[in-house]
Amino acid sequence: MPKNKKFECADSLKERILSLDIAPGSDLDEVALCTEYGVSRTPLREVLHRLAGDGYVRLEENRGAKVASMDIGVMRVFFQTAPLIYSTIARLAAENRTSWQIDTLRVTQSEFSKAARAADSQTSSLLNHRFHEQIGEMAQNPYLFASLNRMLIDHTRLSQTFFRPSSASDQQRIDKAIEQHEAMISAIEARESSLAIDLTLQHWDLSRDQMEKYVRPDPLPIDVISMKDRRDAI
Amino acid sequence: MPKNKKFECADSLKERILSLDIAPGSDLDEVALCTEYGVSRTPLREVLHRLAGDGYVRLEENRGAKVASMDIGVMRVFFQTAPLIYSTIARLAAENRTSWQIDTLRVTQSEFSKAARAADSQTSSLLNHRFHEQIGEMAQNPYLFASLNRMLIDHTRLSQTFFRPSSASDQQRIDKAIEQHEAMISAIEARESSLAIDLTLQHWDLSRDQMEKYVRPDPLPIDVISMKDRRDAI
DNA sequence: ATTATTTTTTATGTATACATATTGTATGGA
DNA sequence: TCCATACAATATGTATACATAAAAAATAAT
Repeated sequence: MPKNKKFECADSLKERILSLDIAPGSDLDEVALCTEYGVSRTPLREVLHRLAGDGYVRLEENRGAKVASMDIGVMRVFFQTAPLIYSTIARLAAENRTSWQIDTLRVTQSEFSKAARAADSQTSSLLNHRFHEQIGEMAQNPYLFASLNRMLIDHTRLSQTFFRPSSASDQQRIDKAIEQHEAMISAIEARESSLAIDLTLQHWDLSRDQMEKYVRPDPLPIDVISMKDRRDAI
Repeated sequence: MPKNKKFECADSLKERILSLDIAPGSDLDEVALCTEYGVSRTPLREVLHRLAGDGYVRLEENRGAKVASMDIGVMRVFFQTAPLIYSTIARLAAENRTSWQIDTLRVTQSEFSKAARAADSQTSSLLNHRFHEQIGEMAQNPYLFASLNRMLIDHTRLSQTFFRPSSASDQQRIDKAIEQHEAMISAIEARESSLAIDLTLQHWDLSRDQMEKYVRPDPLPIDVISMKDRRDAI
């Protein structure tokens, strides 16, 4: 039981990075994290080295660990690469999934839809992450799984706004995502590769549109006339 | 200078894993490695955790680090996935390479061809690894780069026999690989994506044929008659 | 006032000692 | 002989102390 402190620490750090609780590029203070998680620096540093290998953080010589950044250059590559990885993973998942994995995925989806409908954006986002990670496991392909996991790190961080509905259309979008997940499960279970790919790409389109709005939001209103009116009114 | 002991250790371990000097699946004794590299267990364990994240080793709770295995199930996936990753990387490399990276690649290729012609199989293999890793860096795609690196771990281990010529045709094969590398550099430099992809796939075919021979070698001769003769002769 | 240099502080890197878990061996019983 | 249990040996996991490098602060010099 006390062994799990280390894994707990690693999992917590991952979650905090994925949910932008710790900002991209920010420093990780070893002693602060140690006191927080109740472990000494030795195991904590081992966790950080592991997370570095997994792409969550970057280690710099003599200046500690920093959360993986999300610069604009990588973003471009992200949008370019995601369809390839996601669709390939979807196809392989449909081909290789076991029935036990389908059950596990359904459990995750159930928790996900509950959190998403309750507008619990943090939980929704992490469960969405787990959902796609589990599809990745179904693909049984360690090479592409490595790509997928790195994509999901950035995807989950970029889609933080996705599950935070601020309008009726936002809620509609979330409901659509839930439905797409259900359809994906069915397609994978039925081993219908091409359907799974189609659904995956539709799911990606939905997510991408929302992310693009986040990255490039509507410009602030420049309503010169009304501003003038307002000034005159004062 | 003394700082580098840790990196030296990490690099050495990677090389020994890639060259099958440490067998897939075998245990890594921490104290043995510590005395060998002249570091204490703390930094060594940090290295092992990093290598675990990079896919070189697998860590098991309370039973240390083991070199990543190469079971038959993964092999199938390896042959299935390699063309996709390699060709995609080649295309992106042709699109995104800098002239400085071309120069670096030429240096590697020069060292590689020298070692390969000298039948220095260990060095050839590692320089071949670096050659393809550098093409991966040119692609400027961290997501696919993660896949590529994991592919290269297994590819380098599987192609150990490639650079160990035991016949004239073997030497011919090595010469062909060297020529293909040169052609790939030219194609990438000229930003000719489709040519780079073609050459990459040809290079893959050459390598694959050799690997398949290694994985599934010619069966041992069952020469019943001669064995009978021999027994009669005694 | 500003810059350069020294001192102080803080944080990271490493070694060692101790705690805990696993593995191997030996002893006792059936 | 076989199996189970207990004990010893070995290896892994963690905490702490010390060493070293970066960052910050203070002092000196122009």
